[in-house]
Amino acid sequence: MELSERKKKVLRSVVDLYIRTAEPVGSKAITELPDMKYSSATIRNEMAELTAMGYLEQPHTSAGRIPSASGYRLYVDELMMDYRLSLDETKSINNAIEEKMQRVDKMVEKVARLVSQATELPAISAASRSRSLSVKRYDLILAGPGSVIAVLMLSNEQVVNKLIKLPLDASESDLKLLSAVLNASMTDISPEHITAEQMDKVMRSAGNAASLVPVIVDFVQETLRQSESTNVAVFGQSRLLGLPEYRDVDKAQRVMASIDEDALSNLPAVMENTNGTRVIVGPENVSEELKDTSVVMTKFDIGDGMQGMIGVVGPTRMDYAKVTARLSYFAESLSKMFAKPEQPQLPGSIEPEEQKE
Amino acid sequence: MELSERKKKVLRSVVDLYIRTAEPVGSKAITELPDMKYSSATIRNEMAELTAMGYLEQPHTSAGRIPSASGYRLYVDELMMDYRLSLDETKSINNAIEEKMQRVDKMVEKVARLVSQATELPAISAASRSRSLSVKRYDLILAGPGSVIAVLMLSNEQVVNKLIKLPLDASESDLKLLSAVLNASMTDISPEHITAEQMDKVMRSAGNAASLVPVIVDFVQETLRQSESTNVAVFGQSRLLGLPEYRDVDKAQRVMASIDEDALSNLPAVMENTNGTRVIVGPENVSEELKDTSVVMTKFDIGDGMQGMIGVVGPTRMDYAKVTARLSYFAESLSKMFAKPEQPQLPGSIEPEEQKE
DNA sequence: CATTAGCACTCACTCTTCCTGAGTGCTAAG
DNA sequence: CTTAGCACTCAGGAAGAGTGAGTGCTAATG
Repeated sequence: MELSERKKKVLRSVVDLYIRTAEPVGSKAITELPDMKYSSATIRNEMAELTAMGYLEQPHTSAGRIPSASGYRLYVDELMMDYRLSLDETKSINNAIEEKMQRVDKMVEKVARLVSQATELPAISAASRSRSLSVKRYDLILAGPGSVIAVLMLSNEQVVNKLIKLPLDASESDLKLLSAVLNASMTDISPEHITAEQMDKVMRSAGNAASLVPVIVDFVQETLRQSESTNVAVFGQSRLLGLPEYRDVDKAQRVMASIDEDALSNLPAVMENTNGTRVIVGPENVSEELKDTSVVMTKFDIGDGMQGMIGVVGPTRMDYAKVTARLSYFAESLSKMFAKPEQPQLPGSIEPEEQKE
Repeated sequence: MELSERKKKVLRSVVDLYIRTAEPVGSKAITELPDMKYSSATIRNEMAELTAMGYLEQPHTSAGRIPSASGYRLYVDELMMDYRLSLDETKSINNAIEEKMQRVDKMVEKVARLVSQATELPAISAASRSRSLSVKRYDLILAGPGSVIAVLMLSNEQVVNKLIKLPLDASESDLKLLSAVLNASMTDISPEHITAEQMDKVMRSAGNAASLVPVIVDFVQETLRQSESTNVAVFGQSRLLGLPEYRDVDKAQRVMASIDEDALSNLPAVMENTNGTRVIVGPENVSEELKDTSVVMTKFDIGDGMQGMIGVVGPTRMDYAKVTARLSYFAESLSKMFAKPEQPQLPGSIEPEEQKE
């Protein structure tokens, strides 16, 4: 059933007020809103109907109303006013990103921190690879007696390396041979598919440097597995405690513990099926502990098949408009930053000016 | 003034009981302890004196006593019974470490998590380099047209790399020349001391690949700066909320925020001047927010001039004996793990069995 | 017929008061 | 020096009363 305009307006007002005050909203409070030309009695009637329809709830008979889960849902989906980020806000987000993102590997933590600061809520940030990787190119460097540096370029242009120390006496040319063999037969396959025979073959062709092969294969598998695994960081949990709904320490603890344990492992999975910014209102959460806690999250591209996620955890009564706006802006800015051409690994360290000469 | 044996015993009992119960300890409770052959009146007299001496405090006239800061200090320094880790405990710590430490770069986070689990308190973990680094060796790999991989071996045997993409047409031999020049003139110096003249000289000798030089120098500086910076992780903050002293949400929030912000930047500094396991009792903390929160921390060696720190934050009434014991054991095990020969970078991935052939 | 004023009713919260009991300090006896 | 005994203190819980924000319903109004 479609709601009348007036009901929508009342519902929106209730949610807005409740978000601000964290107190049940009475009919009088609504009347006092600018742009509300009805008496408290009328509002009471409307509120009674909205309650019957399941959009509002009454903590007890003589209290005001608070939004129910479906009330929030409706609010988020249809009623919420667009929150326009002020210039200041966009600026400070951009500055923060510019300033702090020198290195990608610490990105996750830093983003968590920044998002938490921007939303004044605990933030979760994660990065993971979505498509599978393979090795594109092998190089071996003789770094000293018994010391070899293996350098792998992955299919996403990321480069990783490992120092291998073995009691072996391989020469430069041995290594050249081995890397040629590796490049010929071990590229572009996913590491699980490396068979014993293949390894045998490579080892036979490798001559003096054969003992390196298992170490390298190990390293490859480890690396690919690692970069497929998701990296998660949480920051700003203490902000929860500033909110009235978490004065109940037990609740706060459950939620925080849940963020620590649960979210770290589950959220990335949820992320898979998500696109754009998504709001999970209280009881829509799978996890029992989060039933009265909402989550807003959004994805962004890191480039090279990697995806990032930022999310915020807060009370069902959170300022969805503001939070989603800031989060989306964050995600957008990050995506843009990573899309900057020619900076596959260490954005910020190759500047155009340096290409002089 | 030296305390009588009996006073020491009473003080120890008060601290022990208070640690267990979080309630002010009355004379009767002490009498009921095994091995306590005095009446409550005697104990009361002793407690009155200990209070006068400043080792105990009375929250109000008709309550039992709680240890004062100097009481804790004395306890930690002299009275505390050695806590013997059970075999189970050492085992589970070792298992945890074995299992989870495949990669050093994620070590900090994982350690924080493990320590938090082992102590049931929020844990902080940090790693930083204590002595300064330089580059020991440069290698340049031609990875395609306009694509060069720079591989640096640092003085601590760590290897880092960077993919550089520039519109340049350098040949293998150009790169060989450049790396020779770099190895000849840019090794073993700290990166701040690279002068403009030096760079000029290198660039002049570098021929076609000259445009790479500034990028590489930049990368070097960035890398060395980065690995000097400290990496910190916090885990398990929610555990604080389980403790009765943090039922006061405001206090909990202040402490947690302080851990987030403050500790992250300050603790590494404190670490510098520390050796072994150190206990900071409540008011000894510099930070105002932590005045009634204790910190136990200890350092360990990661090898190659790197140092790690693990610390635990908890109420002044924490089980110092147990916590210090577990923390020390952790630190010891980690030190040992990193001291394993021949595994400078990725412990766990080179196993002796792989050295067959 | 939608809106509003008015009124009786409900009920969470706060404040006050009272009571209980754990714990104390002191004194006097062992 | 140690201990039994006693009067005293005081935090914390329980019970009760008062307050006021908010409700639903009814009847009057434009």
